[in-house]
Amino acid sequence: MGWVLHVDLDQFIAAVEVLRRPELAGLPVIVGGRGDPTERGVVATASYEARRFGVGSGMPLRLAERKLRKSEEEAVFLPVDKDAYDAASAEVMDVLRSLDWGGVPVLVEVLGWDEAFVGPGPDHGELGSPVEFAERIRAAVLDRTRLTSAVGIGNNKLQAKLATGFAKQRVEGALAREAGSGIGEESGPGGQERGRGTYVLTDEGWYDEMGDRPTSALWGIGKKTADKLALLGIATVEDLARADAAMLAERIGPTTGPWLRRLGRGVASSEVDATPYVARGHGREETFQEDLTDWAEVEREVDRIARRVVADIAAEGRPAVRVELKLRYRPFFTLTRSHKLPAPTTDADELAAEAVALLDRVEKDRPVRLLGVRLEMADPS
DNA sequence: TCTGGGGTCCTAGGACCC
DNA sequence: TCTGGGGTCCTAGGACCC
Repeated sequence: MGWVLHVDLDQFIAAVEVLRRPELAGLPVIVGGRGDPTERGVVATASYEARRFGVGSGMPLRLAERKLRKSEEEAVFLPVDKDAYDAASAEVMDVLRSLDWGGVPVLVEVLGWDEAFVGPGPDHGELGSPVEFAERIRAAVLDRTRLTSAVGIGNNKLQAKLATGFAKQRVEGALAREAGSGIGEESGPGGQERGRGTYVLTDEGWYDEMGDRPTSALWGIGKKTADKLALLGIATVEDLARADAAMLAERIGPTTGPWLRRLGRGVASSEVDATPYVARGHGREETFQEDLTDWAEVEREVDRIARRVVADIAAEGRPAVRVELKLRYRPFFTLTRSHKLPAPTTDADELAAEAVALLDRVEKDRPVRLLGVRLEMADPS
């Protein structure tokens, strides 16, 4: 049976901010939007200190500000700095790629800024304990980037990913208990004690660990799908595992139904795909601080956003093959319109005109909250 | 307190063709 | 005349994830 590990940095965005501004350590730090809690925007990451006041990701900045007003300490709101996180993330991934397991370099599949799957490279020798290797990963990342992490271990990617979540829960639970009892209050998040930030979830332990949990505990099942499954009498992971395959295919879909059943059984790929990420497309969207009511302004904004996206794809040297416009009306009704181009192009005037032309296919007499433009690119040759 | 931004993949209906 | 079946492309929307 093979092994896959999943590495996930602790509080990645907040941690990067604290590293370059050490005076923020120990303060409630909230990163989101432009860093102005009076603006429209949501929390990207909240430090542990901020979470204590009930602030979490996805929460409107205005609400976070209200909650933290009760805090004794000065809360710090910071803007999202994508370039800084890109750079820190690249460092972490380089550390992971530099590791050997069983005598050969590991394979690393990057999932986002702060996560990756790590698996044994081809033709490896004796692997030894995956728990030992997980500790080596965490030590190397901490040593070379000063960032703490959790590592999940499984027989496949699904199990490893879920295991990381359990590792984090255990660390956070321990920290909360210590804070409550006054022990180790200064140790901060991500205590790197051996074993604490590592968790193992395998085929063998699958049903003991997961069987009674709701289906939404699975990676890939959100609220909507969980509700849909509940209507079919499927509440837990074990229910899902036992469900009739043909019924799931018929009620959920020919691809998604069987996939959900595999999730319930803890079955997933263990193949770590280290091929570099190639984007399908790029887009930008913007929520306006005040809804737009002047249609000429809407057209100007679409033109402006489109040109920024053209610059983004030009940086990759790949032409656009499809233009998509996204529009959100007040109060929160969202729609999209898209158009496949007659021929791939990188021409900014042409692409901006295509995006603006898509506005002809929507209602013009309603206040606009958000505009977005997305360009799908040709496959790289 | 009204609800970000950047992505991916799947589904489903209609057009169109044979 | 009241009418098939399959395949593929295009478009819009839904769901999920970080």
